Amino acid sequence: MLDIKKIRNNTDDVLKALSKKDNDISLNDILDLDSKLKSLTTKLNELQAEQNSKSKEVGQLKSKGESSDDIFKDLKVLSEKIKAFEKEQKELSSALKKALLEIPNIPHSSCPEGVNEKDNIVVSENKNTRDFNFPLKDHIELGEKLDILDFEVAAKMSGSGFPLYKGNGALLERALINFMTDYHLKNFDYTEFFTPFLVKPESALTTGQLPKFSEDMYHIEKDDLYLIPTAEVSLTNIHKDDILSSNELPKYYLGYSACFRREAGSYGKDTRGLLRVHQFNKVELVKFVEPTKSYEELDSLVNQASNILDLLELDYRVIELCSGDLSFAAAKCFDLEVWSPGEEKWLEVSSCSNFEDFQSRRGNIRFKNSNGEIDFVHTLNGSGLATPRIFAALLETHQNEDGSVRIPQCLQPFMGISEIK
RNA sequence: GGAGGCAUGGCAGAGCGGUUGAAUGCACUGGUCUUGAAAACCAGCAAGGGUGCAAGCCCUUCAGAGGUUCGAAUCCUCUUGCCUCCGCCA
Repeated sequence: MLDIKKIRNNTDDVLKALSKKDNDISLNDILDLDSKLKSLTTKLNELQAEQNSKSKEVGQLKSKGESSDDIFKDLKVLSEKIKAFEKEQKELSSALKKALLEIPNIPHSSCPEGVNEKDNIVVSENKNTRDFNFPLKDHIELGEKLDILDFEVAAKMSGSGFPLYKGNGALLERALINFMTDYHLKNFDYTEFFTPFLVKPESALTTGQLPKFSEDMYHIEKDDLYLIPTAEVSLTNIHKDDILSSNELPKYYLGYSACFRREAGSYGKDTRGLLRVHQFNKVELVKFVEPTKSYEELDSLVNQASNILDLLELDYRVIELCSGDLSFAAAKCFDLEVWSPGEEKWLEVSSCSNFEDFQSRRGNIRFKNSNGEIDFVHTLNGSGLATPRIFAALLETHQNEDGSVRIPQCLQPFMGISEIK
C-alpha cells in the first residue's frame, strides 16, 4: 500500500513511477476521496470537540447538583449531526482504503525500464558446464524410467498438476527441502518456522495476494481460509500489527511450506511434468529490515539463494526484472533461473524481492528506531528455493547415458546414496 | 460440536455511564548522586489523524463490529481470540 500522503503531495512523481509498471493507473478517485475525507474529518473534529467540552460541563453541573437542561438541548442536536458525519466518514475511509489496496508498488529507480520479460536484464549466467555426448532425456522420461515420479496416479486422485513422488523420488524431494533448510540455518542467521498452510484473508492482504489476485489461490469457502501460495504469506504475517524495536532488526525468517497455486489462466503453458504444478514445496526466506538497509539485504538474499544452486551443481542465471515485469507488491526483484537441458529452457526457481514498505503498510508492521520514532519496516523475501523445477533440472543435468542420475555431493548426506538408478 | 469464564498501554493490573487516554507496579529512557556500576531519588514514557516553523492545541482508539444514551473502557447484541470442563479425534 502506498502512503496516501505521498500520493497527495507528490502526485505527478507517483503517477510517473507507477506508469513504469502499469500504464493504466489513475489516482483521480483516490485523490478525490482523500480530499473529501479530509474536509469532512476537519468538520467532524470541530463538532466532536464541542460535544466533548459540553459533555464535560454536564458532568460538572451534575456533580454540583445543578440543572443542565439547556446544554442538553444543544447536545441532542450535536449528537445527531455527529452520527451522520461519522457514518459518512466511515464510508469514505473504507472506499479510500479499498482503492489504495488496488494500487501496485512503485518500482525502485534502479529497475531497468521495460514492458515485459523481454526487457529483463541478465545479470550473470553460467551454462553448459557439462558436455553431454549422448541423447538427453527430459525429467519426465527419467522420472518414469527410474520409477520416482508418477503423474498419472497423481492425476487419478487429484487431477492434473499434482506431482506424486515415489521411492527415491520422495527421498530426493525431502532431501532437497532438508538440505536447503539446513544450509540457510547453518550459514546465515535465520530462525526456522513451520507455519500454518491456511490463512485468513487479511493475511493474504498483507502480502498483496488479496484483493486483486484471489483467483490465483485456493479458497476454503466454508471457513473463509486461503491455502498459502507461498510461506511468504504466513512468515510475513508473524509480525502483523507489531512494533519491533530497532535492536531486534534485522529479523531473518525461514520456513518450509507446501505451496498451492491455482495457476488459473495458465492452461496449456508448461503443462508437462514438474514445470508448473498446483502444489509444490518451497523453502522461503523472509527478512524484516530497517529501510536504509533493504537494498544491501536484497543483494545478500540473492546470494544466499544462488549458493544453493552452486552446491547442487546446476547451471543458472540471475535476472534483474524490468519495471513492467515486476509483481504487484515488489519494488525491485531478481529472479534465479535454472537451466533445464531436457527442455532446453531456463526455469524460474526463485524470485527475490524487496517490497520496501508496501507490505508493512498493509500489515501494519513497524519498528521504533533509536530516536524513538516509529516507521514501517522494509520486508523482503526470496525462495530459497522451490523444489519442482530444481528436481527436474537436477535429473536432467546429472543424468547419465544409461538413465541413472548422479546425486550431487551436498545431497548425499540427506539421502544416503550417491546415485538414483 | 456442547457448557462456562476472560479480553484495558511493552508486561502485570485498577477502573461508580459524566474534567479517564485511562490509577498503581514492573520494564524502558533521561537526569541527580557515584571513580564506575548498583541502589535511591527526580522526570519522561501508547498509537493514528488534523493543525502549526515550533512549543502546543484538537480529534479518534480500552479485542473487532453494531446498538442503547445528550454522554460508554464501564450497559446490551453479534463476531473473533484465549482459558476451563464435556464429547469426538491424528
